Amino acid sequence: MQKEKYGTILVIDDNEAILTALRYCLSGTFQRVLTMTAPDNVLKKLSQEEVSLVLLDMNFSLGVNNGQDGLFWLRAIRKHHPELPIVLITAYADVSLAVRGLKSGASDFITKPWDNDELVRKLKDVLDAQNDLATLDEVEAEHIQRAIDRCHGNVKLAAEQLGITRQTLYNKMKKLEV
Amino acid sequence: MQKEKYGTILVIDDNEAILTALRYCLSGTFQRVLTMTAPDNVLKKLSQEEVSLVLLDMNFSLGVNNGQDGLFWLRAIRKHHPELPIVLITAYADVSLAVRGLKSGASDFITKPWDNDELVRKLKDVLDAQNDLATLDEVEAEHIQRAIDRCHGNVKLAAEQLGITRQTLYNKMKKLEV
DNA sequence: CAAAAAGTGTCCATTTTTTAGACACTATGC
DNA sequence: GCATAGTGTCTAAAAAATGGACACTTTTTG
Repeated sequence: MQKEKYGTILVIDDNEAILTALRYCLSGTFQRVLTMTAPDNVLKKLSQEEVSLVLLDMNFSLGVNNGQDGLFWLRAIRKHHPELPIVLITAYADVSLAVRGLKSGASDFITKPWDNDELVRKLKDVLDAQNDLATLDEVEAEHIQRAIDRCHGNVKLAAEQLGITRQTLYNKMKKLEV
Repeated sequence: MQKEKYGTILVIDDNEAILTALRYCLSGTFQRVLTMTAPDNVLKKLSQEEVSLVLLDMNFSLGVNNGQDGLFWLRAIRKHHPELPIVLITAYADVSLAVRGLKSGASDFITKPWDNDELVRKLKDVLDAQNDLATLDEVEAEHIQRAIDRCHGNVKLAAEQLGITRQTLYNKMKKLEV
């Protein structure tokens, strides 16, 4: 099952001119480019359409440009679609906003004006990066490693925090080669 | 086991004046404030000392201020101490650098000049945030959610990718209320 | 310092979960 | 319309997790 093009992208920006520019710029890379001028109905849209990536502008409330709206919708989308990658885009190169966006689960943070080639490359990177899903055992092993690391090797404490018995943790450590 | 102060912080910055300022600013919050003027021996240092947080400057190569050095050391430290939180600090409010830093696992990104109170608050947040560790069931549930989401509800495929049988996935979904 | 407390590593028997395989049924595609 | 793929549910057998126990070592602390 080879992929030729990068599925459907949903672009949300309140500026029609920007949407037009992005539609043009992205149509070469994505099978479909959906656009919305307001994020209000994005959850409905996402339940109807099969979207593989969202490009979300950060500023919608007129005159309020601190990105609160964008952060709100980012979190709302992620809550219902934790696997859907979301790339943020904003006119204001605000480090603090970028940090909060990424901490809230955004895949990347782009500033306007953007370079078309770079934008496409970054979007491709995001989709390429999310390709393989870890096995349950791998996630388990990783988390166990974390727990033991954090408990400075105290197996009993680690087991408690993991919500399993000490013996089970021994078993898993052996089986998962942690 | 109550914590009164926030353990040991290791500050790495090539500017002695900044180290002095930070030592003063952080000594009220941390039990110990260790400092280094170059990151070259940081891994040795970390194997000798029990550090709970690293504050890492991004620019060390004279005249080269793109943060490559900082990113390199960030990744080097995280590779050997995946549980150790690292906060980046830089004189250049560079969004792209912040994005790469966070993607490489930094806990936060601070720009100079900093506000002492805000710095301390952010460092505390980082340490507070990493306090409670998710149980194995929680991580499992989260990852299962991810898998099913990514497989667009195809249970059989999700189970395969998770490395478990379809029936087990049904069991877990019921038990974990996914 | 020595007693108390906490942690280790390894048993056990019992309960729970996972497994492979099967089943009738329902979408989906060619 | 026939084939393929997925669903939801069921077995019996295999595997893993559980609470409890044990002798022993390390850490804390009065």
